[in-house]
Amino acid sequence: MYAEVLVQYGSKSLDRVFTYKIPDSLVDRIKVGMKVSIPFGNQSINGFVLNIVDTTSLDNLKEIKNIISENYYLNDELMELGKYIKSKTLCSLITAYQTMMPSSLKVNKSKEDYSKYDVYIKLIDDEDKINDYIATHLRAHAQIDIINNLKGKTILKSEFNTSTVKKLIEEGIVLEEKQKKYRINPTDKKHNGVILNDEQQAASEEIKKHLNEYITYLLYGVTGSGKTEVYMDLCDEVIKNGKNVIMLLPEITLTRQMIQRFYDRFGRDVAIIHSSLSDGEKYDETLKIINNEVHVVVGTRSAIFSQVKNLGLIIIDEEHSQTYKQDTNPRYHALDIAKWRCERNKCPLILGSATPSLESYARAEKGVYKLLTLTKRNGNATLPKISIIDMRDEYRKGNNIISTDLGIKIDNALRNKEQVMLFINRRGYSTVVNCSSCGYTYKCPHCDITLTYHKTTNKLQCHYCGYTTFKTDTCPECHEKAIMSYGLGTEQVEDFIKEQFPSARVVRMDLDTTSRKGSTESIIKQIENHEVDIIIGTQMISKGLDFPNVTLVGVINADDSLNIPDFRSGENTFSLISQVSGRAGRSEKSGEVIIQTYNKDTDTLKYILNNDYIGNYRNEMKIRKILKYPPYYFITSVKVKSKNYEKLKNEVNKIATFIRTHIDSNSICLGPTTCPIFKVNNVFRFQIIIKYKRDSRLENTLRYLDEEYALNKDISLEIDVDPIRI
DNA sequence: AGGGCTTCCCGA
DNA sequence: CGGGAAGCCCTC
Repeated sequence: MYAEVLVQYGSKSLDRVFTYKIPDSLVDRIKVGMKVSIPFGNQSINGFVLNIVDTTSLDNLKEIKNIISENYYLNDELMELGKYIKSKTLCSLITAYQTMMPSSLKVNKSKEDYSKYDVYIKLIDDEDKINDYIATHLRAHAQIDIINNLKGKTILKSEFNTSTVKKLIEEGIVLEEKQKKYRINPTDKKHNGVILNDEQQAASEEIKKHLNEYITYLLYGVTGSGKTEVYMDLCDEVIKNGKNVIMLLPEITLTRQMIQRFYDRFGRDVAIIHSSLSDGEKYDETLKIINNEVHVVVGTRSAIFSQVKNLGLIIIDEEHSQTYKQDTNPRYHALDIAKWRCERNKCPLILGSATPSLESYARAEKGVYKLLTLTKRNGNATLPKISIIDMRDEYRKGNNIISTDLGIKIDNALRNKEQVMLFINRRGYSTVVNCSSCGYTYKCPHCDITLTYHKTTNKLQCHYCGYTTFKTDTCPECHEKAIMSYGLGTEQVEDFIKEQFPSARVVRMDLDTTSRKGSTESIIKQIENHEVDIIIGTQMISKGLDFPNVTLVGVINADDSLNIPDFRSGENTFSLISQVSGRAGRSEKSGEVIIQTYNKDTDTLKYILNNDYIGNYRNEMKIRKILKYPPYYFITSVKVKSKNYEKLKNEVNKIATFIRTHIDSNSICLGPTTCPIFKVNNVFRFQIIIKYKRDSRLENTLRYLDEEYALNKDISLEIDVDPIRI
């Protein structure tokens, strides 16, 4: 018997199998999907069994040394899925499989067991020996105490004095017993669910009728309409049918409330998977899943690869969220993976959102997805009142951070003991620092971007490569004392608010205040307990959070998001502001949203003002059709990168020409153009965009180029099929 | 990916 | 002539 093995390295040049002889001792145990230790060249590395075959034409084969983990290996479904990921994203096969495995169990890791154990102690099963021991050690009171304590019981070792226990173990009177212990223990199940309203009931019933079919549902429900109740009702039904559920959320730290709701409803039946778990925690949760100890997996993007048996339903909440697309290799989209798995398992896929992606809504309109709608907010809550403020007028009045109106509203909310959220999608104090005398602007020496001033650390920082430098009082060029800063960030808003509302308790929530483990949690608790009155944050405050006492939301500068040079900026702004708005007035108290902008007449803002998702959808679709963007056309982006500008310029033209001559005639190849940020970390970047409806040659062309440049040290290619931004 | 073998260049 | 860097090739 022979095994065809992929080696642990993800390099393109090793993207093929190597055949090894399976020694007799392993023949009965080895399985496809297992990690093995193999000799390779003159070293010993790990490999991954792709196939097991009876014969081979090769001779002089080496033997597999041993199996690394017999309890954890990929099943048939995931083995097949890996091949799909490779074909879709052009990554190497081993990279696809590595992506599916939790970090502690990846192919290049050799440790087998990450379990945590509690050590218990108990008396030996020999009463005479124990009595003898007591009789001969009458003065050892501490030891005798322990012996008496342990009679008929097994107790945690750590509850006793270490050295006394050690002595008893050495004497053979006490035995140790290891017990596996999970690092995450959900709270107990509290209830069996709530009664659904008519709309929720109708949506749920519709899906329940087709639980054994592959149908994609788009559950389009306004914020606060109770999509989660529908999800949980369906989970319940699927579990009753003996099947399991995967539910994806955009970011888990911010959806703690959601996870608690699942714990309350399903208790120990839930496993969670996300990147901020420790390796040990991920290991434990993975084991719960593969051992079939849970029926529901709740997690972020990577949870889509959970090895659940009997998959009966996948739910993707906030389906429009860009976090479902991985922005490093392999650039997969969790939605594609979900479709693949649901089709294979003949089960439904639910996409939930208050602002579906254009692609999804268009598919629902075409009948590719089945549309289900929730229009009512839960309980008595109503949608917030939205108004737009023209900051050009305010600027003339001398207000460039908070308009008069927003200031008054904040003041009112504070008086009423209500909470306020202020949204500003840039961290730091100011985004541009320059000299008003000579025009010198602080830029990153490694990237084509201005440095952001951070007042807390008094440093200038590049948000792309992390470069930092101290801010000087005088201009480094002309030495005038004329350094000015522009562009609002969260820190400056925080400063301003603290000055204007000195009695208010203010918290800032952005990457800088939440990067320490646990800090996000603690901020959320402060908000929940109403220990803060005003929350200032970046888009991380826009998602999923549910604070009933927030009645006012201010969008400080809507233009930040609108002005991003990407064809999706209108769509993204709409969903971003809708999401933030959805934070206001989630309970009996009505909510209000104030949007400040310098571009009052933008279409997107008009639709936001009227809460008109469909209007915005139609408007965007018109533009997409004219400009041949998704969902009318697919796009693939090819980024070409190099530290050597001359070589790059030359090569990128050759690549574009090659693509043009090797794709179907009705496909469109644009570029090369420089990327919006031309240089990052001293690497120059060009981009080629391919637009197509269906192209029989494109995949092979890209694969060829990818392999051609895999060995090139100067030039690197980054191919992104269906990029999330260009 | 990473190690070994070959080649090539430069100082002495 | 020798050492060390750079390039190339191979791994079942």
